[in-house]
Amino acid sequence: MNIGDVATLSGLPAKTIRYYEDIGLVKPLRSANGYRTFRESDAHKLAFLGRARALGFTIEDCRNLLALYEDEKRASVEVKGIAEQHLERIDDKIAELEEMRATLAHLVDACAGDHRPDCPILSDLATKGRDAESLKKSA
Amino acid sequence: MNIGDVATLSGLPAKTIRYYEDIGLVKPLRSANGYRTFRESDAHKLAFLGRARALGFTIEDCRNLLALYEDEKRASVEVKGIAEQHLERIDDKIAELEEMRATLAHLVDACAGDHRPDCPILSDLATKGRDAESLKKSA
DNA sequence: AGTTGACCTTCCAGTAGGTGGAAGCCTTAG
DNA sequence: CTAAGGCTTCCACCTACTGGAAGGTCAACT
Repeated sequence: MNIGDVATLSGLPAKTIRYYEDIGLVKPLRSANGYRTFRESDAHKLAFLGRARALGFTIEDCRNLLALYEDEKRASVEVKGIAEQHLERIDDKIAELEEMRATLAHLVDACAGDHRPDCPILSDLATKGRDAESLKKSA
Repeated sequence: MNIGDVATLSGLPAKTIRYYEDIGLVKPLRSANGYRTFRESDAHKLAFLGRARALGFTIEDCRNLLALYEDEKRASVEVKGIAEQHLERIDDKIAELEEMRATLAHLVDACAGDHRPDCPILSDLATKGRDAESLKKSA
């Protein structure tokens, strides 16, 4: 298979596949004309990578998951460990975004959104805890 | 004020402040010894930037917000527009993460996490919709 | 005066995970 | 024989910083 074929099969752009070769995630063969030649197993790996990436695993996670995948004697606890760590990262990220969302939604709601210059969003960005002085005033 | 002072005041690392000067967000003066000299207004801007960044606004958003902030004749609808777009981005991101989270939590839950090699997480990554063939089989 | 230590400067490189584009082969159909 | 499309490499760019090296400056202490 050429790169275009695995790209179609795996759903990954050819550019990304070349990049994955660069960083050692896949090791396709080369045919006489210099083209990359992908085996079934390469296509399989790339699909695996695509799905792991879609779940938000980092490239390093993917490298480890792939190694475990290929290791017949792996212990599932290792896989689970990686997944649990990632789950935690996701939860942290969600929490962070929820907090931003709450603040922002509140500000958007407070803003008239008309032709006038008065804007609670800008006021908030400008003055919130500007210094000890303004803190004292608002307290 | 030297860079260390505004760093303390704004809560931004000195490195970041230099970077912000590089990309034209602040324009501190220079004293005879080559040190950056920050006015009150610069410190103020940096604090503004710090808060906007903490809400997840991109640098480009920040640039625009800062411009609106300094424009006495702005219309609040412009600010609100930027904020609303950002809110939408945040919501999209949260939705994406929630979806990952759901899938991942499900997989983690299904994985024994012991010394044995059997692992639903790897199975899922390896086989989900591998190709038209396997899709047909599982359907 | 000398020295120490905390600041400050610039510049270069690297992070994650690709993406875009240029310049140039290879292959195949018409 | 030529044109289209696929493939190759290489280099640059993206976001938003961060780390580190090499070196100038300043205030305090000896």
